[in-house]
Amino acid sequence: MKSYSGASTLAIESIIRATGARVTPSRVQILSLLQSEQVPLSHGDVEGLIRKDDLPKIDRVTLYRVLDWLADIGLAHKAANLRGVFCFTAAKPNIEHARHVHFRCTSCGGVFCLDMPAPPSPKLPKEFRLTGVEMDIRGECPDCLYRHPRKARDFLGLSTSQ
Amino acid sequence: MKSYSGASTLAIESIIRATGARVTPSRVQILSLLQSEQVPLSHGDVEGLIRKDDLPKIDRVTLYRVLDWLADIGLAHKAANLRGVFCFTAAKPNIEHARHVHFRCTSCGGVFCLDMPAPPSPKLPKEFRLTGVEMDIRGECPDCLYRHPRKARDFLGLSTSQ
DNA sequence: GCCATAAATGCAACAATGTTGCATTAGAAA
DNA sequence: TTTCTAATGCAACATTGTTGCATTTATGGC
Repeated sequence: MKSYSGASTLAIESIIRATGARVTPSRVQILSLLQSEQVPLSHGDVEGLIRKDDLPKIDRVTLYRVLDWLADIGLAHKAANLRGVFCFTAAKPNIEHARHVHFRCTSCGGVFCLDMPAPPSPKLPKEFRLTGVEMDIRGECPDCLYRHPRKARDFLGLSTSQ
Repeated sequence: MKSYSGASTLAIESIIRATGARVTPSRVQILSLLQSEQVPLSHGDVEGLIRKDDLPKIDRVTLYRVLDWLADIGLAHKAANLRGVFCFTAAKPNIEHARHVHFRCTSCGGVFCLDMPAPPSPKLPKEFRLTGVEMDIRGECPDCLYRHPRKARDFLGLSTSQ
């Protein structure tokens, strides 16, 4: 059974306890896992890691519920990847985490966090309330790049951006 | 039966013909619809509009295939919204279209196109190939704003950004 | 430590979205 | 018109996510 490099189990437990909710094995397990990984994980990714690392099994529904709960209370971020599947990332207690730049591969759907600051927020019109700014760069990652042919988007002078 | 304000049917047909593919009623219908709307449409949205406007029915699978085909050849953009559902927007023949800013409501999942230019592309590390830059602003739209309470994200000094 | 209670879980069934295989239809080139 | 095959329609399936409800368990009070 793998042990995770991030915060200790005790630290994880106290984070959960601080939310006022009950400290359960599922929540500790899942939050530890999210914190120990650096990339956004889908429900399937988490299931896979639990199986691979021989951790105590967690019911499919519980997994969904814990992930959504983490996102609800702000301990994780939830966002759909380019395939339309929700992925979760452990929130870090500093503001900067939410303000970096993502590279999203349009072929494999992979997300890479680039260590560059996000641009400043522009002024919002009307009555919109801003909670975050995210910059996504689209393209192909090295893995996909070398095996995919270019698409013929030039018959009408269309944009090559997606 | 509603007639659409955008390009004429003849113009739509010639666009499709120019791709080398066959001009079929489904393709004309769907591309007209995408071009006449200003917001990204999901599969369900398109189905709903077809029903509402009493247009000739199109099979569910054909609709998926035509939408994906439009995205594949570059006549439409495909992107998952905050609910993880794919939405399609007609591509416009000028580059600027792909470079504006989106506001995504974290409550209702709605997408609003803000008429402000996207920031310049940062330099990419390694062997990534860039095809587009997108700036997403997260928050709540006016509709959702007045009816949702604030979330308590402050028990640990966490970021309020999503 | 034990009990009571409500929160959290597990299970089954369902819902929404998207995909595949294959027989049939129809666009368009000759 | 005829022919060829791209495109369609249908059925069945796959994946991702949700709901209802009975059971289990974390936790506060004794």
